[in-house]
Formats: sequence, structure tokens, C-alpha cells
Amino acid sequence: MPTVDRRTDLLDLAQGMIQERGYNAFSFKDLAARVGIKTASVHYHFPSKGELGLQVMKRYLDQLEECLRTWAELPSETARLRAFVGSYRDTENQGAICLCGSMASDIQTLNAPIHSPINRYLERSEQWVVQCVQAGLESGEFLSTLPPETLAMSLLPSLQGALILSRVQGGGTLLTAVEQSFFASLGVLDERP
Amino acid sequence: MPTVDRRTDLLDLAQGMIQERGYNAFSFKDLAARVGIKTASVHYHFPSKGELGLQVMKRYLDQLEECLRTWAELPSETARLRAFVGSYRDTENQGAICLCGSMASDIQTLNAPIHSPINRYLERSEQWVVQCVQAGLESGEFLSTLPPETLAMSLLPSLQGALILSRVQGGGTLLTAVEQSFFASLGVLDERP
DNA sequence: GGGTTTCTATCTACTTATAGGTAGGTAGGG
DNA sequence: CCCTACCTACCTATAAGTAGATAGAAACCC
Repeated sequence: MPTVDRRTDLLDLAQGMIQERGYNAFSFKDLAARVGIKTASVHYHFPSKGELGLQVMKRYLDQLEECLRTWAELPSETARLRAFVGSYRDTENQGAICLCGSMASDIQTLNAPIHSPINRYLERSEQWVVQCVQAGLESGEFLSTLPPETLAMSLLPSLQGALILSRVQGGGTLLTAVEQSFFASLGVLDERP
Repeated sequence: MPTVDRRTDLLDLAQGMIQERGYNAFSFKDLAARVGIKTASVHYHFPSKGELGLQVMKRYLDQLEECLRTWAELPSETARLRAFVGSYRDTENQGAICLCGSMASDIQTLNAPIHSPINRYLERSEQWVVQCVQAGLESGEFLSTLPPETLAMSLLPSLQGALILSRVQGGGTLLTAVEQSFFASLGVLDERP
């Protein structure tokens, strides 16, 4: 399969499989079969499963940073946070969960090096949400009695949990409920009637 | 090891291992080793891994029903919902995640029969929270502009997500943030200063 | 330019460990 | 004597990884 870059294909596919089936349920065999090469050839690109997982996670972290840069251009804190939630909805629509949530579920079985990008992904997301909420409160865009950290810290687990649960039940309604509750607690009324 | 009931020991241990390491990362070998018997003997009690998982999940669902019955005795909706959140905190303190959340993460790799107890667990939890919130709103114990279903539906994913993320980061603070946000959105002030 | 070497990406073939499961035997208690 | 709860011994499939070969492209040297 002469695609642009085999390594990238492997990263893409591995990421998809981890987001769909979980880290422990994906194997070099599946991966190799899907791109049409042998498992030994996958080892040529990534010496071990741990390394592959690490590279996938690092890239995912980079992609987050890129999103955050893009969203910085948006005109309001509301728009920024909606975009953030929107990215989770995109993931949901693919029948997947967040790579980071998937990894976090399996955290006890992962080797140490991958812990740090997972950690950074969560830290960075939370930090960013806190900033948005804080800025919105200061500018008067939001209104809340709770400390911004509390509000912000509750968003991330909600979104992760919503993705995980939505595949067994509820379809998109969980994510919608989470979104509405969150924005309501910031004093932002729902845009739809 | 002459404990009361080997079958119960196996269920207990399997449940713990699934909640700590995930369904796909636990094996009959680990399980057998921990109770001090051979894997073939585990098969005597449970014909297959799928059956064991199913029985563990069914029992977990029964335990939920028992909790809900106990909590029915509590004097207020606030107390009931605090008890609900408290049960998640207990799980967190064990370094584990909810069995149902763990199963949900691996849902794509589980065979069909186990889907229904997982589904029922989520349905039942959500339904119960909705009832509490609704009753509290009607009695004036709670105050909110959002529909009770929306508020209630956002609690479960939040708690599940908080448990999953808390093992990689944040300790107990995520669960606390989720709890405070939830009760704040019901107009209940935090009890601690 | 021709010849040689080196690099890239893959292969076949193999190893070791584990996973889930089966068949059939057995010790000891009711 | 039969049932319960184990056991040993085995099987088949898969997982992750290694060793060594190879075809073809690229680079290197004179």
C-alpha cells in the first residue's frame, strides 16, 4: 500500500485502534494486518509496543497544543470552550473515546515512560479550561459563585466520562447534558430553544 | 486456602482486578495464582472468562440495587446524592475505578451477554439520580433552571471520568470538584468553609 | 558512467511466554 | 459411592519480539 508515509499510517491506525478498543486489546498483528505488512515490519518502525504507544500519545499531545493555538483565535471564551467540547463530540461521532481517556483507563498496565505525556495532556487541558473560565469571569462573559478552578476541573472528567459511557448508552445525549450543565454553571444560556 | 466460599473469593478478586487493571489486562492465571489454585480449577467455578465477567457484573448490579435501597432511608435528597457520590469516593480510595466504567472502556472487546448488565447499571444509576434531583426540586430542597434530566445525566459521566482520571492525576481533587459543581448547580452550598 | 557499498523497508522463520480452555484423573467428605 | 473441588497434563491460538535474508533505491568513489 504505497501511502505517503508508512510510519504515519501506523501511528494513525494504532491511535484509532487504541481509541476504539483500548491499549491492551490492540496488537501488532491486527495493526500489521490492517496496513498489509507483517508484524516484524511493524517492529522495524517501532521497536516495541510501548514505544509505539508512547509515540502515539506524544503526537496526540502535540495535536492538542495545535488545537489550543487555533482556538486562541476565537472571539470569545464561550466560543473557545464550545470548540473544546466540540472536539470531544467529533471523537464521539467516530465511535471512539479520547486517546488519553483510553490510556488512563489502562494506566496500571502501562509502563512508566508513557505516564508523562498522559499527565501533560490532562494538565494542559485543565489549565487551558481554567484560563478560559477565569478570563470569562473577569470580562463578565461568565457568572458564577464557584471558584473557576472547581468549574474547570469538573469539565474534563465529565467529557471523558461522557465519551466512555456514550458507547454503551445514551448516544450523544450524555455529551449534550454535560455541555449544557457546564455552560449553565457559567451562566451561559443554551443557544438552542 | 479454606475461606468461606471459593466462588465468592474468585468473584471478589476478579472484580478487584478488573477495577484496578481492566478486563483485558486480567487473566485466569493471575486470578488463580492469587487464590492459590490452578487455572483449570477456576474453570471449574466459571466455565469461561466471559461467564466470570458476566457474573461479576451481575453481582455488581445487585450491589447497586442494595445501596439504593439503603440510601432510600436517608432523610434528604442531598444526603442521598452525597451518599451516591461517597460510594465513588470509596472506590477511588481503593485505587480503583467503577467496575462499570472499566467495562465500558473495554466495551468493544466484550461479548454481547455482558452488555445488558452494564447497560442496566448505567440506566438504573441515572434513573435514580434523576428521581433524587426531581424530588429535591419539587420539595424546594434544590433550585435550578435546567431540566432535572440534564443535571442528573451529567453527574454519572462526571463521576466515572473523575475516577478514571484521578489515578493518573489530581488525587481526590477531581471528585471534589465534580461534587461541588454538581451540588452548586442544584443551589446547594458546600458544607465545608 | 560503472561498480560498489550502504540504507530502507520489507520478508521468512523462529522463540518464548501467555491466554483461554479441555480431558481425564483423584482425594476426601456426606 | 458419588459429588465437590481440586489436580496434572495437554492443546491451540496469540502476543511480543528477534535473527537473518533480500530486493530495490540512493549515495559514494574513481
